[in-house]
Amino acid sequence: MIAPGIKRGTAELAVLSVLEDGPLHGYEMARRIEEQTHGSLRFTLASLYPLLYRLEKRGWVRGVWETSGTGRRRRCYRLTPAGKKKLAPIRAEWSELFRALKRLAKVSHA
Amino acid sequence: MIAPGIKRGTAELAVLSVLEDGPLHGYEMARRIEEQTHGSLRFTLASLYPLLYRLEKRGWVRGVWETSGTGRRRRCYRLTPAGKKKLAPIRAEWSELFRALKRLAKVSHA
DNA sequence: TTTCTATATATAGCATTCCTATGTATAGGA
DNA sequence: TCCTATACATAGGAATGCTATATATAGAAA
Repeated sequence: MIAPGIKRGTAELAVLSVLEDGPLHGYEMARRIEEQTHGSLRFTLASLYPLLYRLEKRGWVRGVWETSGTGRRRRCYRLTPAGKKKLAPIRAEWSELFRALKRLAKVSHA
Repeated sequence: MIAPGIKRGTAELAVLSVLEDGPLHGYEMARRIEEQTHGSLRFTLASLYPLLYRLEKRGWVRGVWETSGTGRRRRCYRLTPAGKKKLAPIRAEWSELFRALKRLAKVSHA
């Protein structure tokens, strides 16, 4: 697990990225982020829900209430066109950070 | 310039890294971080001074007051042996973050 | 000589992001 | 019936970096 101080700011990118492959609800997002990073990146639901509300307020994601066949109520989020457009510049900024830290601090990427 | 939300947590690594090449005072650290990242990473002195106090309290750096020939007083910081030992694991954690975001969010490192 | 810029450190107060702790509620298996 | 997994929600706090402000000296320009 990566320490909280270091992973700060990654949650937004992580959420937008997992939503790129299709709509998801919060609980499942957390599961996929952990799975796809082999446990390196892990977020509590208490972090993700407020983040999703912020992203929805900005118009980058949209959530709709769903009632599954079993009767369980959950909120399904999907990327909006505006959110899709934001992903490229956000990735570019992270790339720039990686390059900067490679030069400055000799952090390897391998 | 990388947005504040994304660069969070990088200041500690940046400071320890520039100090690896020799003792420096705060003002000069800020200048070198900006220079060596070609302006991608830039910190205000109001961020760096409290960070240096924290690092000193942890025993990772040690600062001594200097009075230059011209009479200017400034605090010169150097890495302690403990600080030197911390650099490798911190770099490893950043590397792990890079790998995780490459897999999860397709952030390139080139 | 005065004024402006660069150098240099310090702190108050704030925003953002993520945390732990807690609460609610349903589904399914032991 | 109880435990675990699923699913959402919020209160309260820690950490990090920001703007704004304050102090003070050196050197160049006017």
